[in-house]
Order: sequence, then structure tokens, then C-alpha cells
Amino acid sequence: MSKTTIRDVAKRAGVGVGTVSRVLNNSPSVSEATRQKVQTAIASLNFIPSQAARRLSQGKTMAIGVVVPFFTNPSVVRRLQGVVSVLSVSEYDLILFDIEKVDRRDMALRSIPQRNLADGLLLVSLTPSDMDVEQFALADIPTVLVDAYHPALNRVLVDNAAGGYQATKHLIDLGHRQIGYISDYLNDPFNSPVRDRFTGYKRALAEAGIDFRPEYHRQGEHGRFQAQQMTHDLLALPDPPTAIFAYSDTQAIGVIEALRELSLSVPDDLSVIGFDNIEAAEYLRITTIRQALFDSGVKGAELLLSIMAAPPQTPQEILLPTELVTRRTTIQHNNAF
Amino acid sequence: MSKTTIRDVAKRAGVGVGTVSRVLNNSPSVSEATRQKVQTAIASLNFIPSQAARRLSQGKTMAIGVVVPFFTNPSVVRRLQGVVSVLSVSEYDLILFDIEKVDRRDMALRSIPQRNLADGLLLVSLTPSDMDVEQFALADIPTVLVDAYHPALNRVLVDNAAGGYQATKHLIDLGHRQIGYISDYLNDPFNSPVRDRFTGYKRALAEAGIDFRPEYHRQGEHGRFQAQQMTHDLLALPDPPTAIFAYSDTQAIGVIEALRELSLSVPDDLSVIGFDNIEAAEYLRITTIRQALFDSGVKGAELLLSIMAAPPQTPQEILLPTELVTRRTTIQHNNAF
DNA sequence: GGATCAAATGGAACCGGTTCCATTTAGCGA
DNA sequence: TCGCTAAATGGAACCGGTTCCATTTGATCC
Repeated sequence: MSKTTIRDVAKRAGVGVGTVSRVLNNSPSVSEATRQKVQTAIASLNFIPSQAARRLSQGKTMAIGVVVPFFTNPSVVRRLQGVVSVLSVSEYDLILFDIEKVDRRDMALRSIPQRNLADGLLLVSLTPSDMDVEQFALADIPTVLVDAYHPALNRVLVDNAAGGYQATKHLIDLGHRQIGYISDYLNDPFNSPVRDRFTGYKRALAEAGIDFRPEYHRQGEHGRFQAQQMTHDLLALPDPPTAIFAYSDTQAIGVIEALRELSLSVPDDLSVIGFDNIEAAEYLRITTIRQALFDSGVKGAELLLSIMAAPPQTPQEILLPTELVTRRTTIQHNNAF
Repeated sequence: MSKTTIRDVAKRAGVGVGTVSRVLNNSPSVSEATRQKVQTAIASLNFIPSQAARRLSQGKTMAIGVVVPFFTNPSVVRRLQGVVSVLSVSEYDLILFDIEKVDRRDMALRSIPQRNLADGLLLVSLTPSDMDVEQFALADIPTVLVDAYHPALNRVLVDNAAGGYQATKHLIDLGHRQIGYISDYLNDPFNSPVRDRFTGYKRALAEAGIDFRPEYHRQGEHGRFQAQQMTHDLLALPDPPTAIFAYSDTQAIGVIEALRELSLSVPDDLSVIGFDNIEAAEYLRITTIRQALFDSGVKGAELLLSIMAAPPQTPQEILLPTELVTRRTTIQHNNAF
């Protein structure tokens, strides 16, 4: 029942509303004696200033909207944790939006800036369309992309092409020449990393003089079970790969489970490399490409805060490196020398 | 630059502000012709109603505050995913608060209802103090606890004592009589599950006529590495346990890593059982106690929404069951029969 | 002692919606 | 055609803060 207002406080303290407001905002131009009187009145009335009223009169929301797709995806969660670690110690509240369905994407992305309930927007692993970007500009809302790209927007990126190259190169260096790639759908317009890693994969193959074999590339919905199925498909090939590069660690886990089903040994029968270095990859000793997931969230949040403080002329870009982490799922291939 | 207001729209459409407001809120008492005029004006001015103003005049925030401790804890994340799955399709926004430090707990819990920026509050794995609860009542803010208990508040609970009993009973049934328990600090006032599971552990021992041996119980900060260390301590005992019950799967992973360091085999040399059934437990084939993590979040969010719609007279309680999931880290103990 | 100026304070106007009451308009029956 | 009621509409007041301008207070200096 916090219906006490600033005017009640003013009356109780025997001062004007402006003075109470000044006390609330630590304005220096209030005498110590008055400040005390007001503080006493606030305490005795159990007064709680209305955030809504403050927001309306100041024209600021003191909130940041964070939009994530598939909140169940572990790498998205890890990035979000980085975002949260920064925002939870900032003066901004974090409003979380989860977009599970593609058809909700457009609606959500359009409605968030419109309702202007946030002073800034952070999109994680989500590529906005040109129309969305236009909306952001119209609403004049500072926006940062994490793990997604748009030329007009500030972004924190991971060098996915380099990562795809590193992964494939690692397998090639181990003597593998038949290397499968299991990934999400390449033609998803909102998922550019899947294409970038594929580019790196093909470049590594080309450099090593290995022809790209389309039948070695399988694509499907992202997920452990789908990857498991695709692995079975790959291994049913007349000339199956000796190593598999999985687009994500989650998918690498699916690959490994498929092999377990077939009583095949990893890495002796087949080498597997993942991507992301999520926690489970460490537990399962999966060789993978580490990308700074948590850090990308941190950097994204920091970038957003700095942009909100001082808007840059041109979109900023932060590029994070990838790194090979060698564990137990990849091994030298015993070529028929 | 969304400085167009409802008055601009009214002028443009040649109607009163009240009528525009009615159109915005789909009031039935507007003629179709007028509605069209207003819609046209809204579209041509690119008008965006201010959420802040609406909130102030309506006295509702249309937001729900969700507070989690240690957002990096996988079981907390899983619960949160359940919460998000419900709220993201509701008409409420989700404001996320993460409390990493204990000293921020009090401040956060007190300030959230105070700033009344949420119509409802959901605390995950976080026990509020009596003083906090008083604040909630004072602010008249509907509150639900998930995985935490307070007599005056609505809650969604897991039967931790039963789970602790099940875990210990399972080990006893396998022939183990020297059973260690690795846990968080028992005296943490805000962590009641740790005590409940301990109670179940002791009850199972007592029923089997096994004396509780204090040296078999180790407690420390929650975490994989801490559990790893405690395992080393336990195994350095003159008469070490043959099985270990870990308070959480995360800690069970630490136990297993310690054993790997000692070149001991799980489960042949030592049986290990965890708690929670997080995803990694499945990958690592860890025997554990399943609790409905995701579902607890779903139930909590649903309960909160229903309470906000119709406040119950007495605090509601939902109790979720636990279930033994047998995998590869526990095995029959070869007793000296 | 009086003039000057800075500090402290009061309070109306404002932020942009919603709501409710007063007023106008339309529809219908006699 | 008049009267009555219901539907549609206009707009002031309000939500509870902030801000800015006008005013009061008090100290300083000549």
C-alpha cells in the first residue's frame, strides 16, 4: 500500500515538493537541516518513490532490453551470463526477451523499441533484418549485436571463419583427408556463423589440396539428436569420413553418442571436433574450438553502456579470437602409408 | 524521435484525446468511422504510445521481477528456463536480477519491491529473510518462491529430504556401508535444500542401522573444484568411504575428476551419485536424483500469474517429486562376505 | 546599515498516457 | 414532430515524479 507520494512527504516535512525531490536525487543545493527533516519524514511515512513516475518525467527507462533466441542453447546461456555479470552491477535493469519461434522474432524485434521500455538493446546470436534496424534507428535506441552482424549496428563478433579453418586444419594436420561437417541449415538468413565456419572448413580443405565432397556435409535443425542422426547417415556412406567437424559442441555430443551406439571408439575409429567449448565439452574431453562465450556477453554489455553514454559516429566492431583446445576426441589418423 | 503524443494524434485525426486512448485500448465504444480516422493518424504520424506514461496512469508495471542467485549454476539456469518459457508468452515483461554476492542479497531484495517496478516477484533458489517478507507484504507485491521456503509465501518445492534418502538408500541397497556426503555449507541460512538432503542421508543410514560418521561428511563452498578437493580429503582417510553422495551433479563431476586424478575407476573403486540430473549428468552417465528443474520454473511462473489474477487466502505450496536415475557411476559393492 | 549576490526553497507546469463526467449526437417510438 | 435513451465523444483532472523560474533567506562587503 505504497500510496504515499512526494507531496505527502513534503507536507509532513513542512517543505515544498521540489525540495523533497532534490533530497531524493542528492542535489547539493539542500541545506543539511532540511535534508534531515525530509529524510525523517520519508522514513516515518515509509515513502517509496514511484519508478514509473520518475521514468515518465525523466524520459528514461533505466532499463536495457536483452533479446536471446533459444534460451535453452548452452552457448547462448553462457553469453547471457556475461551480459548479466555486467548489467547486474550497473544502474540499469535487465529486461529479458526469449524468442523461441521464428515467427515471434519479427514481432518481438519490432515491438520492443516501439514500446520504448528500454534505453538500450542487446541482441544475442540474433541477426535483425534491415527493417528491424530501421525501426531501431527510428526509435533512436542504441543497439549492440553479440554474435551477429549487421553493417549499420555495433557488434561483438567471433571470427567464425578462422575457427572453422582451425578446426579443419587440426584434423588435416592429424592426417585426416576425409572430413565430415555436421551443421545447422546453411541457408538460415539469421544464422551467419554457420556459413562462416563452413567457409573456414572449405578453405582449409582447399589449402591442403583436398576436394570438398558435398556428401560429407550434412545439415539440419540444431540439436544433439539431429546430429546423432546425421552421423549415422555419414557413416552409412560407402566411403565414410575418418573425422567429423561438428558445428557446435552440442552437436559433437550427438556425434559421440551415435558412435557409442555403433560401438565405435572415439578417437580411435573416428576423430571428432566441436566448436564453442561449452562446459560439457570439458567434462567429456572433447577437442573443440574455444570462443570467448562469456566474454562476448561482457564485451557486448560494456559496449552498449559506453554507446549509451556517448554515441559513436560509426558502428563499432569488436572481434574476438578463437583457439584450438586439444582434448581426447581427436587423434592421428593411421593412414595407409 | 518518438515525441509524437496522443494529443498530436488527436489533433491530426480531429478527435479528442480520450477517443484516441479508447482506440489504443480497443474500447468498444468508438464508432468504426472514428476508429479508422484515428488509426490513419497514428500510422501517418508513426505514433508510439509511451509505456512509461501508461504505467504511471494505470498504476501497473506489466512486469515480473525474477531474482536468481549465482546465475552460473546450471540447475538455477534450468529453472530459469522454465520460468522464461512461461513468461515469454505472457503479457508480462521479465526483469532479471542476479545476486552473486551475499551482501547484495539484502539490498536487492529490499529495493526491488520498493521501487515497485514489478507487479509480481519470483525468487529462485533464494530464501528471503522475515524482514524481506515484511517488505513484500508492505509493498503488497505477490511473491512466489521456487526451490526455497518461507511459511508466509507461496512456493514450489522439491522434496529434498526424500531425494537425499533415495540417493543414500540406493547406495545402501548396493551393499555400501561407508558412504560419504559432500555438500555445501550446512549452516547457510539461505540454503535449506542442503540441510534437507542431509536429513534424508542420515535417515537412510539410521534405517539401515549404519552409524553416521561425521568424518564422512565434508562441506564447503559449492563448486566443482571444491568438491574435487573434498574428495581427496575423504579418500585420504584411514578407512575411506566406498561410495560418495554429492549434493549436486556439479559436485559429483568434481568427485569423478578427483578419482580420475588418482587413477581410480568409477564405479569399480568408488560409487558416486549426484543430485539434480542436469544435462551434463546425462552425458557423463552419472547416477543421480532427478528433480524437475525446468518444471519447477514453469510451475512457479504459472503459480505467480494465477496469484496475481486472484490472490489466495493462504500461501500455496506445490511439492514436486524426486526420482532415482540409475546410470553408470554406481555399482554393487563387493563386500567381504 | 544598506546594497549585493549566492544559496536555499516553494510550487506551477510538465511528462504522456487513462479515466470519468459532461455534452453532443443518433436512433427510435408514440 | 417531439421526447427519451443509449451511444459516441471531448476534455479536464489525475497518476507521481522532475524541472525551472520566482522568491525568500542569509551572509558578505563597503
